[in-house]
Amino acid sequence: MPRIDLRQRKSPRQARSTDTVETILAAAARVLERESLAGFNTNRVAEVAGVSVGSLYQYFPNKSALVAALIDRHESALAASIESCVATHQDRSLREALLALVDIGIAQQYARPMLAAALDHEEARLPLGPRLRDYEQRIGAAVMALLQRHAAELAAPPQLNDVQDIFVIAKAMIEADALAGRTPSADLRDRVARTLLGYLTTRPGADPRSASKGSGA
Amino acid sequence: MPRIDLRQRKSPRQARSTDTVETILAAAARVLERESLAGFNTNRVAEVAGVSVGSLYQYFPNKSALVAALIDRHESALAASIESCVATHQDRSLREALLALVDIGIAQQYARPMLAAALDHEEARLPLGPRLRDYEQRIGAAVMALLQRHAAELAAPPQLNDVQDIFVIAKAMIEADALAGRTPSADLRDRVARTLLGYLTTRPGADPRSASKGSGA
DNA sequence: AAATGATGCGAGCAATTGCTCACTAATTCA
DNA sequence: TGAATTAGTGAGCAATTGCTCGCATCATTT
Repeated sequence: MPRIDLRQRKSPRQARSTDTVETILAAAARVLERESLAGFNTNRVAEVAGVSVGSLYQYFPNKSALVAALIDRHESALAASIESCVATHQDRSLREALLALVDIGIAQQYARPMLAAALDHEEARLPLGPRLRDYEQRIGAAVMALLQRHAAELAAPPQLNDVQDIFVIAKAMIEADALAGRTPSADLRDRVARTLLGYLTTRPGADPRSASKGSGA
Repeated sequence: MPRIDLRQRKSPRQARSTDTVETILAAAARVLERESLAGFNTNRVAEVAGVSVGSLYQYFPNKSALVAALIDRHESALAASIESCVATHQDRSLREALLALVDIGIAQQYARPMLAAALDHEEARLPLGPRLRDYEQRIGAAVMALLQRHAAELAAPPQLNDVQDIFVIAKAMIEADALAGRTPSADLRDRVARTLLGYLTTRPGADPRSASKGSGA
């Protein structure tokens, strides 16, 4: 398995080659979401794209690079969305901002659930370059800024840990719903936001509120 | 890809064949956790097990059946642990019971993180039989019973939805930590438990608590 | 128009992988 | 003991897959 180099092999100079690259990436996404990783191979991608394998290998040094390119686009779009969202909701409440962030995640996952899940999984397995680190860092910074603006409402000063947890929790809940049923359940965003708020505003270590009316143990 | 039948091909009658099956499964687990899914093939499993491929195919009709068997064991053990835990903690507080459940998850994930993650992923992709549904149902029932015992402390009557969410949240948080660093971070269990409690005890739709003592925004 | 380079092609090689089958070895039964 | 059953073997087939390479076609520049 000589899969190491994830860089693009060469940049398209003419218009038609740009189209080719685009077509290939689109086909790669389709194959990945339809056949999952098992059926994802370069021959098939080329066939679906209506392009020869040779053309594919002119722009991508190997199969992994193809997936890496998809991940790069996906993550880049996500980072941009999140940054924009945090900026837009500067004056809104924490809850409103969180809801908006959750909506972004929902949109990304529900648009192409299988694709998103597949990319997600590959992201963990691939030796992703510094580009991805950069996206993650941008996302982390944006969310951190949001938390710091609302530090007063938080149970503890925001940590890097918190940002990661928030991300993991939201992603998992959304992905579970998206993969389970097609119809976006109406209360998903509320459930996620409620969980995140609970996480952020509950004091660590102690019972958050020991039953206002029910009998105490 | 003729992979459909996940049943065992034949049951071992003599003692030595039981050993063989055991050896094969152990090898399968090792290969799966070391080489991930990419390097997981029957020839390699047989080689690692010190057994010929032919022997392997006497007990497992195809590659998927091997993975299915591993998942079955994993899930069976988990269901048993959870049922036992819920029964043991009948008289404890909700928080204590949740912490105990989280500990079970941590133990399972941290024991062999890569293996657990790989099985997790395959579980979603494989056409798992009714056995798995049964385990899931047992787990769901146990957790539901726990929630109902503490219904008074909950923000809303426990739903099936809640059980699934709890599961997803805990699994994602633990898996993220387990895959990130080897050392089990000391506060993982508290973070997870806090999140779950927040989820369960926060009223849907409204701000959970707008800063009790700290200066208001 | 000719030259130069960019783009596209696809047969097919080398390697891998899932799995079979004809066979031998061990165990149990009569 | 010898037959019958169970267990184990491994060469190798058929299919797949990642990828290369020699060549044709198109675009741009001179």
